[in-house]
Amino acid sequence: MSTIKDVAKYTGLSIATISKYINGGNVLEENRVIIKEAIEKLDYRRNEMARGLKTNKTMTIGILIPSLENIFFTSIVSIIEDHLSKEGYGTIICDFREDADLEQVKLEFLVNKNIDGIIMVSYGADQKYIKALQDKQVPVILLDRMLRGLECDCVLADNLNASYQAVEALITRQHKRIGIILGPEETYTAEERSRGYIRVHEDYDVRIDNALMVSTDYTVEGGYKALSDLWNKPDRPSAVMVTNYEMTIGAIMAINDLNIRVPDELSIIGFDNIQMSKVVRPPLSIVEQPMKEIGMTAAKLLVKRLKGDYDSFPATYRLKTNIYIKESVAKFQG
Amino acid sequence: MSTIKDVAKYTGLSIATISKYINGGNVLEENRVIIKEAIEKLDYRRNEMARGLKTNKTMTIGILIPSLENIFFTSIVSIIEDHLSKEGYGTIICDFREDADLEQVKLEFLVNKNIDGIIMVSYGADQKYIKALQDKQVPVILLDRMLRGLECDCVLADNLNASYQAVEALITRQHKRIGIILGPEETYTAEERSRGYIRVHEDYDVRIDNALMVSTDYTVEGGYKALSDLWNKPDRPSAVMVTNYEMTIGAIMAINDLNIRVPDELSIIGFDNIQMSKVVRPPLSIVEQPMKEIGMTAAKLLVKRLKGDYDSFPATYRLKTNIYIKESVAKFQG
DNA sequence: TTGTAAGCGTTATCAG
DNA sequence: CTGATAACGCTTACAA
Repeated sequence: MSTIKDVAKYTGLSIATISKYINGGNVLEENRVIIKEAIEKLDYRRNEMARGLKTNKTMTIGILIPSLENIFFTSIVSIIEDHLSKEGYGTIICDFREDADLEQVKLEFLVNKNIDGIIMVSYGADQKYIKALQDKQVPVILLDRMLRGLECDCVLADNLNASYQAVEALITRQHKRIGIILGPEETYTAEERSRGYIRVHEDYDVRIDNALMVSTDYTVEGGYKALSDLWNKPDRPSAVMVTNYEMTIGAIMAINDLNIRVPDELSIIGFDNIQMSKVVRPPLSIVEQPMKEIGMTAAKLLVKRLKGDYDSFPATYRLKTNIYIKESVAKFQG
Repeated sequence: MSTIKDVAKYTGLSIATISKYINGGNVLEENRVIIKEAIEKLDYRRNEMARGLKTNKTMTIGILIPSLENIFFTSIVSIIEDHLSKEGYGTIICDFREDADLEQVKLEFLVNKNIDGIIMVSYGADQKYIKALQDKQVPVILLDRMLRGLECDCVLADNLNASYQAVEALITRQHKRIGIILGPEETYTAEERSRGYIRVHEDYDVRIDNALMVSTDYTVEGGYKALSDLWNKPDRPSAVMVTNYEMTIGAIMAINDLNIRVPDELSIIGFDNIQMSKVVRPPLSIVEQPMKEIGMTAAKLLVKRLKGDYDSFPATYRLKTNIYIKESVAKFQG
């Protein structure tokens, strides 16, 4: 691999001129031609490390998500990666296996890689750390959940109205006892989805039975157990909404194992994977988060910040979800 | 952020000594203590770019896969990422959206990032490019599929025996007309899986009807159409095996839409996602590739190569698959 | 064991 | 518009 020096030698020009050409400075048309030819002939490529050392930029963005096996996050990451690479940025993607301690470790790992910016889903409480990044002018975009008491750009779904609409669809079909399977209580998303559930009950003046709101972790196993528990209550619900994809899978497994007839015995609305709705029978009703839009918004916002545009900081984008009601939901037959 | 120079100043030692300490050289115990304290106090972190410029190492590995939305690949990547980060390597993950042209683009992108090594799934024909990398002493590990005529380390599943065993399970249950839904003909994995299908037919002396071997692309839509086509043949199969996850999803959707009764009318064996087997009814039989093992093997092999150990190059690891026969498969009722 | 000094390939300043 | 030159922070002979 050749260097600027080689190109300079080959063309008879100076290193400085070549550098200028590369960075889009003013160079005589005559010389432009020669340089271009030399660069191609010598297969010159800029050494990103030397450049980074000088400019203090790595052209690398960190992406930190809870799990690489979660299609919700990887779909978003896929969009982000695509957009950023078009802008010339590389992405270092890390997952922290849903482990808040590991989150901290990986975050430091990324910071040590001198990333120019970061897009992350945060579980943990390393607010000082994030603040330190911001102070160093490293833009941080929070994904999927906000962090209480931290001024930070954030892109997420409108979780509250997502569960509001889903539960509303159930209520307008005469369901009075509606179960909801939520994520961990301290989680931002779980809290929001829970608030939507409560609010729509209030708006329609339907009494809430707290026993029907069950919190578990956002896992397949959690969903399985939660649905089983709901079903085994003496006064079981006639409909249930599940608030993430993994738990939806678990809930369906439980429904299969318990031989629950959907929607006759139980109406169900799942989350996030529209494909799933056609794989199971009857077709599953789904709340879908706008992953493409979330990814695109986050990527664009980050690039904006990277360019130094801190207009309306901190910005929060709360994107609307879609809901698809299929045959897994039926009118309540008193 | 402080530099070695700062630490040197603070401790009264020289830059070289500090560097030696950092890189595990011999330093007086007395000085070790002072340096350690200074590093902590000043929050010194090594500048990876300066180091890279000098050593010509970035401590960064490129990972190139067809899609970040494909759980088969992301599961493997997750394992790789975890292992490599423990070894101090960062990973730049790119997907090429199943587009051979984009594959080339992203590959160049990664190379321009001066990666120390690469783990990739290749669709395209950029053999010269890969060869060029190898010549530059940048180790390349091929994942999931080999490239004909290229000497390269490779980690993949034993595709041939995977389909052999699956089809064998069908044949021993008296099925004579067995459909197989394959990926694109020119694909390495599709070819291998096709060979397994043929070989087991030969071994059991069952006649092959070429019309039952359908090639499509590895997509949900492809799987949907392929199963529909098989079903609509005048002489339809009594069993079918699907050779990747996406097509399995599509096939199940088709089965639902066509109201095919499984396993009475059609036995089916799917691929890759063991979870799926419990989500659909009846429980789906599955061939499962050892993703964790594939990821771990690839990561370890890469690290070995990075350390300069080119023992038994090029190495091919062909890992065994598992098969789970569930109620979606029944004995053929003539 | 420790220090000195020469680069690694770029960018950026300043003079020509 | 072009060129000489000084950094950027680190590693690494080589010398002390």
